Amino acid sequence: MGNKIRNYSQEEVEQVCTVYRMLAEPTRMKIVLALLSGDMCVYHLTEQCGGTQSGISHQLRILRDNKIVKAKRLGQSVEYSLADAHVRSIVELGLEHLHCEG
Amino acid sequence: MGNKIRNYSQEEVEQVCTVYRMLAEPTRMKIVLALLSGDMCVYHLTEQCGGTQSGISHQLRILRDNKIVKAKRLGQSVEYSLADAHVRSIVELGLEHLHCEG
DNA sequence: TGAATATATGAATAACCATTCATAAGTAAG
DNA sequence: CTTACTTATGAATGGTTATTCATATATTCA
Repeated sequence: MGNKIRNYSQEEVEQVCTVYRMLAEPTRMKIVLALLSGDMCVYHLTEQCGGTQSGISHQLRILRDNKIVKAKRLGQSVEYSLADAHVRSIVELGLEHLHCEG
Repeated sequence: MGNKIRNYSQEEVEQVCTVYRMLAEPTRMKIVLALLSGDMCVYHLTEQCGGTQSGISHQLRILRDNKIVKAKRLGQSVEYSLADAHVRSIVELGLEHLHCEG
């Protein structure tokens, strides 16, 4: 009946935490939520999310380093998109959690 | 074709972030992972997760305050459990994300 | 080349927070 | 009541990090 205890290595735990940490800050979450609707360049992300261009850019770098978003240069601008379907499902599940409570 | 942009209020964004922030720290994640296998008292959680009893207890309080876990006193000990099915699915999805990469 | 636009980055600061230590509080048994 | 056991908490501290400012880099166009 009772589930067996599965032991996760310190590394596994930290990897999972990293994904969640990326989504745990409002600025980064806003960026990811915006990208949920479609790819977007930094300029429009800044408009959509508020805050300074520098701040958005710093957070985009962190999201990129952690494989949450991808970047692609298009002329003067750089278009960002969600890295993969996992990120999308994780965020969408978080949003569902929200809807069930409020 | 393109999805419409859905605007989330500052409050909604922070609510979603809060759930993820709870799972973004290794100690709390270990606690939640342990509870995924079944309810457990503080003493056993401390054994299972490592660290000090005080540290575990502090984090349990934060998890309780944010409705991630529930507490129930049983004699001298207090048994903790995951608050609801949403938490369970969110963590499980994070674990899937892990398995697809490593 | 020079100007305009878009993005990235380094440094500094301030706020947040996990952890530890010491101790209190709750419960059970003798 | 006293002891043992379990859990909770307050204060202090050290580490992490988001944000801002100033500036650099990259691209396009005239």
